[in-house]
Amino acid sequence: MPDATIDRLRAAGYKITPPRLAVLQVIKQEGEHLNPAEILARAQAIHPSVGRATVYRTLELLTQLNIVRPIYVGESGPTYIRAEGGHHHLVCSDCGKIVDFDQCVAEQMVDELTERFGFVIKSHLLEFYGLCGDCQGAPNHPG
Amino acid sequence: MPDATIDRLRAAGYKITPPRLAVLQVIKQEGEHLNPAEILARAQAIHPSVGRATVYRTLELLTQLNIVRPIYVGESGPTYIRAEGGHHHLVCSDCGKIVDFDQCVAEQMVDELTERFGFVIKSHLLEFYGLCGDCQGAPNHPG
DNA sequence: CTGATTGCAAAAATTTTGCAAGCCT
DNA sequence: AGGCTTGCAAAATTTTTGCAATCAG
Repeated sequence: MPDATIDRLRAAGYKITPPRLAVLQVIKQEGEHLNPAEILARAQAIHPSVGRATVYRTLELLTQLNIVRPIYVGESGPTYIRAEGGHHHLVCSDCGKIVDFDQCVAEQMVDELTERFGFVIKSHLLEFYGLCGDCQGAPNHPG
Repeated sequence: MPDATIDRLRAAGYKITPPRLAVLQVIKQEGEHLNPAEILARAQAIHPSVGRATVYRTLELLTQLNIVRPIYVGESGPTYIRAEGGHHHLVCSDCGKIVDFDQCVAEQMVDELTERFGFVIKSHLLEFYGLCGDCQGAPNHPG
């Protein structure tokens, strides 16, 4: 999350306020997979008076501006990640473990998709689901 | 969603009940991007007495068995898709339009990731975010 | 039969909203 | 100064839970 994010907010006509800075800082630092409640708690550590509602409103704003993005990875609710660039996760369907990896072949597809669908592509999310080493051979059963 | 899904449920020791069949059928037919409320409504069209709670419980069960998967694509809540195979979406950050596409280079990565991280990979989700043709040049502003 | 599963309604958790006060520009 | 933003608390939504009745195997 470059500091340029602030300029982006300003450029879009939004005011730079302590709550917004706090939320931005939380996502910049902690980065990944935080849900609204966690973001609230950490934002309050920075600026104690921040309220729940403001976190939701800020998250919605940042999502609209394509600065963050909500995703679901088996958690019980939404989790936010930076929207910029790509995200590549390996998610264990059994224990929920998430591993990030770097190499990604998605960029190769951008030009083709742009041409074919007329989308201007800004970022992407690539997730693989399966079983991690620990969970292989240990399926879940009822009872 | 092959009919084999039912065998999978049975094999895992779960009972095959009308509510479960209804939810499975909804996801099999309608397939994509339905939220719990929509799934409930359509399941009730098949088996009128199905209750809200059962849909949630069934969705959780199917998620655990890796038959369906919740995702977030800018909607206000979770949406369910089949977990099998791959899903490839182009999502407009502005209007929320979702376009599915077929070609995907993700399969190429499976072997490498398996070797590197020890995951047995079953499926994947690849989403590109950007602006669709209609939304380009029409950014959102406050006020 | 037996215990998993269901539907209902209440409870809990999560989000959204209304509004006066406060802050950024 | 002007009006976007905020925090609070209440309202609305969405999910989860408790339990007796029911159903699949």
